[in-house]
Amino acid sequence: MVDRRVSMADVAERAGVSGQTVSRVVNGSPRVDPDTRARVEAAMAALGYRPHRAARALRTGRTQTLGLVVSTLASVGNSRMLQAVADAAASRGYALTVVTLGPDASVADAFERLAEQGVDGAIVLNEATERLRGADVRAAGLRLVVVDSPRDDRFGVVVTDHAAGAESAVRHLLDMGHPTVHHLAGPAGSFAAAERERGWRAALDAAGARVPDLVRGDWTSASGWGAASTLLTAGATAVFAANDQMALGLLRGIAEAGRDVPGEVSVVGFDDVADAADYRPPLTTVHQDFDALGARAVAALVDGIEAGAPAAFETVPTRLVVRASTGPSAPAR
Amino acid sequence: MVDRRVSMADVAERAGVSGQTVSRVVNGSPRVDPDTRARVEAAMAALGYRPHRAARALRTGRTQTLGLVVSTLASVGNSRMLQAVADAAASRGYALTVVTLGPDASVADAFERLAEQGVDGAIVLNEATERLRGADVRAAGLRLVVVDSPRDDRFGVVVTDHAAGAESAVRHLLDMGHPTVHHLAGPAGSFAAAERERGWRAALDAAGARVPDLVRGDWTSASGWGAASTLLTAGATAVFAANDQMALGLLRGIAEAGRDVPGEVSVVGFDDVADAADYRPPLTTVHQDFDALGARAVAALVDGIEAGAPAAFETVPTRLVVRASTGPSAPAR
DNA sequence: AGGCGCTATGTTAGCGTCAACACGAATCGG
DNA sequence: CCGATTCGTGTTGACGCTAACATAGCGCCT
Repeated sequence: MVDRRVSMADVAERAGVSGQTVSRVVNGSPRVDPDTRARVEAAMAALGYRPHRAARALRTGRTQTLGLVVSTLASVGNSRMLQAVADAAASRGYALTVVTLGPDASVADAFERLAEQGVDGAIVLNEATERLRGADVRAAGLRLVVVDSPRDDRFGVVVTDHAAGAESAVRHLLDMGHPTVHHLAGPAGSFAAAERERGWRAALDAAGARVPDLVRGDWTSASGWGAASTLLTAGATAVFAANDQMALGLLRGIAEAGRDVPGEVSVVGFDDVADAADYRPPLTTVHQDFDALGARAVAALVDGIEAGAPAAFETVPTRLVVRASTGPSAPAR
Repeated sequence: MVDRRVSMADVAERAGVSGQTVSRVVNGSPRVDPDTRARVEAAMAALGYRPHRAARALRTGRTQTLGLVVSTLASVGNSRMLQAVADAAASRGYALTVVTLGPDASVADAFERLAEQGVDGAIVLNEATERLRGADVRAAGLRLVVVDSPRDDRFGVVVTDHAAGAESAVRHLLDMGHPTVHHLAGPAGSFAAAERERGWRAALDAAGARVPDLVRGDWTSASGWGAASTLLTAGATAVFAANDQMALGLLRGIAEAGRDVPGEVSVVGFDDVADAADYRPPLTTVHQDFDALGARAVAALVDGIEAGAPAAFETVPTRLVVRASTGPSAPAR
């Protein structure tokens, strides 16, 4: 702030009304004479008046600010979510404060920071939810919506339908004649990883296919690359990777082993990040609608705040995007 | 907030002191008796007291909140920056509010939102700076640090040394015997793109190499893929791509044209995103230190806010990471 | 005509915090 | 041993805003 900021009193004086009337105009109260309203609005424009959120927050106890707790933004999915949440919050008139969790920082800590800042509610993203304890939630007294977490009536939950997405991926592979589908799973403890794994198993069971041992990665492309040799020696002809980045590493590992994709091995990813269409070969993957997910999470939170709506549970569907990394099962060579 | 929040007065009563003394303890004033301080701290702990930032902001005019203006989080670089900035801000005791700019939204608009929210200062990321007008800055009366923008004394500027990074990439290629190096540039209007292009030209000139026509992309892998055929028909044996994502697309395009990397064509990227090591082949690229960049930006901003430090200009160096996408120039075939 | 209800506006008070000042007690220099 | 300084603490008021209540003017019913 460079100079003295313009307050309601300044506007009131210029418009020849009381501060309270200015307040009513600002907040869109219907009980204001159109003429008066016009006069006040003119005064606001002339003076460049901006309401002072801190003062309003002090008086009303509401900050019109949402918090977002996220473990890391290194994963492309999380960044996309953040953007979706930021946009949705802005369009609802809320500011967004971001808190990242170091690998060691506790969720309780993040809640403390948010509670102190006085956010009206918070959204917690996937990996962070795994470190969430009921006690933390209660302690902070925050209204919460968590994304990609098991259903829990203490707070709103919005999830992508990971299992259905995984099933569609595995079925696609099975339909192409592969005897079974191997799985490059996400880290233990991740809800999204567990759900995708569940979908994989379900699709295999439904088709009566053998369920091979799975290999576990940590979402990074490096871990995908590291898993390639294990998968290949296990004789995999089709692999469902739990995210695109691991699929990318896997693609490299398979190529380095001299095998062709999709000629000898088919690969499917999950997320449909922007780059996936330019992997080599372009990746068949399960498209996740991050924008819808973010919008739903914000909507659930804001409805809870403004209308006291009860904690909701919502599911966002996925869609299989077939590109060039999958093909019919090759005859044994 | 579930129940009545604990205020300073509550703590004061329990500790048997005045509110002002509690305030002094909270703010670390030296004029407090150690015994009293201990008593107050015990009371705060017992009551679970948290200062109310809105009230403090109202009184002091400072919110301990920083704003971040970013055009999009779709690019991996921006996400990394956001994380770096969030962490740096948190460690300095500031909250971070994120505002994204739609492709059409004006920067002035974002500033309005931030000014209303009362942030103490704001950081503006790269692409967003290109839409920044002096008038906007003045109008908002915000203290500003911009990242990756031309030097400007009206606000702090922190930049990666794009030109030097680009030069090191081009020199690496030239040293391997390539007669010249083609450039897959970023979009016109981007400061980072312009600087990388400048470095590319400078390295070519210094070596007396011919400066071929450049091809322009838009940072996406899709645009990199689209540029492949043009580059190949121009006879390129070495290409410096302005970022990793475009390099990824280019790699696919080259492979689809039946050419080998690095056997026939060498490719260098810029950014060193996490996935680059698992591109096929692993990408030689210019490493950008996003964490340092974010930390410097926050430091410059906070120093300005707290100590009235003048607008600084800082440069963060890069480092060439040689992997497998570059090799000696092949004899004409 | 009196009174009722409605509308448009004003008045009062206080949200939690901290700057400025006030004040008594301890400490110190001469 | 007294005035001046320092130290630890308390009192007061205001930051900008809005909830709650108060008031004045109007039309309309009985």
